[in-house]
Amino acid sequence: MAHKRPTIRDVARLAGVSHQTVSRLINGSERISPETRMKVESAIQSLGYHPSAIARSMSFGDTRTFACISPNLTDFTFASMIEGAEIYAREQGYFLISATAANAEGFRRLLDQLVQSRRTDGLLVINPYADERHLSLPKNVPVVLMGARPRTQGLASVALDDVQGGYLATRHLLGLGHERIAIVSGPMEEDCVQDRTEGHQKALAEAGLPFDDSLVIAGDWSATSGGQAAEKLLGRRAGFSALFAQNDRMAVGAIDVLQKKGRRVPQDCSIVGFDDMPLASYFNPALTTIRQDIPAIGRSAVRLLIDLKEKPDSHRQQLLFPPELVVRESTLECSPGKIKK
Amino acid sequence: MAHKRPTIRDVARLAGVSHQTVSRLINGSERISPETRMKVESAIQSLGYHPSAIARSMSFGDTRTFACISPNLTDFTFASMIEGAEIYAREQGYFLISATAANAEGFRRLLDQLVQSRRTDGLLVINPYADERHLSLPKNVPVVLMGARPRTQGLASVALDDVQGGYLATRHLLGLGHERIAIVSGPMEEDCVQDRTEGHQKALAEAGLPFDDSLVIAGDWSATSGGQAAEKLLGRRAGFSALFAQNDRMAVGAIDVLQKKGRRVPQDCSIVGFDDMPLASYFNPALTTIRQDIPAIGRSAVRLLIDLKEKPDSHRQQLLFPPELVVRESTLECSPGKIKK
DNA sequence: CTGAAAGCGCTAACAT
DNA sequence: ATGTTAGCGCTTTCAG
Repeated sequence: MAHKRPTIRDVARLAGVSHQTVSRLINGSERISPETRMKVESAIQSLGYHPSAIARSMSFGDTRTFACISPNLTDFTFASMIEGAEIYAREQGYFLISATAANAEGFRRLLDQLVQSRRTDGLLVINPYADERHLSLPKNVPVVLMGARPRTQGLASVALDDVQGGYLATRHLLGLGHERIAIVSGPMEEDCVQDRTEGHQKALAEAGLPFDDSLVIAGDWSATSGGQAAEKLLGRRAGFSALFAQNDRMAVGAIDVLQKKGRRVPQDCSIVGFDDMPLASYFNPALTTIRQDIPAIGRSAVRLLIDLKEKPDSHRQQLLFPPELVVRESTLECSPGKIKK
Repeated sequence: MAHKRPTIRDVARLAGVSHQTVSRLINGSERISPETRMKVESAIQSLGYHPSAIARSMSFGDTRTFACISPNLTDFTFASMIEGAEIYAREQGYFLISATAANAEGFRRLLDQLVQSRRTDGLLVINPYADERHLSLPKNVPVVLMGARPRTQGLASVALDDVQGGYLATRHLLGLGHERIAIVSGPMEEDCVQDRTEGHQKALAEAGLPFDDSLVIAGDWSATSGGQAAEKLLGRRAGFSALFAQNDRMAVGAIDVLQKKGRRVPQDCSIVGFDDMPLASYFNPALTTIRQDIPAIGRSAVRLLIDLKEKPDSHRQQLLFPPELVVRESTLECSPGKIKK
């Protein structure tokens, strides 16, 4: 029943040519006579022959597959980046093996299994943490970081301009007359959090306003943590008329708590999110946020990776994409005197 | 600079043994003397040797990689299923190549490149469409469908019990006293849409209520389409006090339009969604919905796939997971006389 | 317990 | 334009 798969030699035998001729045909050589071509093609058809990808990899010495390691696949930002990467990669003739690594240990094991074993030709990393994982990245294989600007030099990367994103968010709030602006940040260890906060500070400084530590609380990106942060902020009675949440989920969580505590959004407190996630406009109020072209980051990362694979010694570029402010309903002009404690 | 990667023979030479001994060690054979083991292991260390995955595939005849084809990676349901599949697969020693196919043509090409080429040992398909793609599925390779119950027999699958899901949604509404229940369905061609609708009808029938065609409108799963459907429904003046949207996004879109048209939710119209997507509880009102354990579907699908790979002739199981009703704020008892046209 | 030879399916280099 | 030979890095016989 389950016959062995036909090989190039079976085809050759049936067509009455050498296996080499079949190989040439498969690889699109021009130097084949029309009649031979016909014979071979019909032999391929009748045998249902398909070239073995592993055997070709074996000969060519590459796999035309890239690995992509990320913390998870469900976070919309990650999923979107990976989707962009995958589609572009395939257009360029590459497949993507995506895997999740919850911690540094899992990350290292993946590196071994996927990269050192030469199962893949290159590596895409979505790794927001500026931790030791950077150090364990393989040096002998092309690597591109996605979604965060590495602090390390000599590492190719594609990311959003987070500094600019934070800057845009805060400047928008400033423009509306807000002066006491709270921040719900992501985990401080993450590169992009530092950048977004830096952008915020930059806007503040430009406006001649002080940066108040007591107005910033770190969340973990989840809506729940956004709510908790809002609660703490309220508890501190530091007084703020606006809040910049470093992602939309936390913004939504914060809005929820604020409203439950009797603050109207945006009348009593303006909110800016980050990401422009799906359905951001369906929340109540519709979210003002910072939009990023996430699939473009993925595409661009694969482009860089292919370039690096083909020219291993080329310069490690660090690309930054521009963010964009999307104004909806969660921000409003600051009404003086409205800053509740 | 870029030295050639060391092979098993380099290790053997350095350790002063045959390459065969090295192979045995790698593959965890017991029959190796402790001292030989030491020598080889230190040779591996000092050379930085890593076995070549492709060469092993070449010899073993399998790749320990599965393919996963889905319409996209960003839909939360898909992403979550794939994540569940990926994590479990890796626990079992398999990798996942995930790829998106927008249409039947792309699907077929992927099949060739990923499956027929033996780049992968098996195939996971998230394909909601009961179209010709089913027919083009390879027969000589293990395949498991995820997320939809195929109409075809002899095809392994893991899915939510959509009939039961639709039944639960409608019975909940019925229990609240609603008798005129509108439906915003997904595209009618999709298997799960037919099932969810069937469950709805079943609940109606049980309650002795008629099924009214004019109360059902198909969307395309997007929030926008949910809004449009609500608008049409309103336009028909068919009168309904409750609405069952076959996914949460459409529910959110419908709520938005309903509210803009002056209908209060849930006071004037109760809404049940489907999926329990992230943040479903943060909408206004918090969504009553049908929850499914999506990662479990992914895990289970991989389990089936591995079984099928190891025992190709085993029975093609079709697994169904039970849905669960999550009651939040978007549903309320029907106030008699409130059914506006 | 270890080694030598053959082969997985293909391509590259060199014939013819 | 087509055939022959060797080899990619590993595992699986089968000998010793």
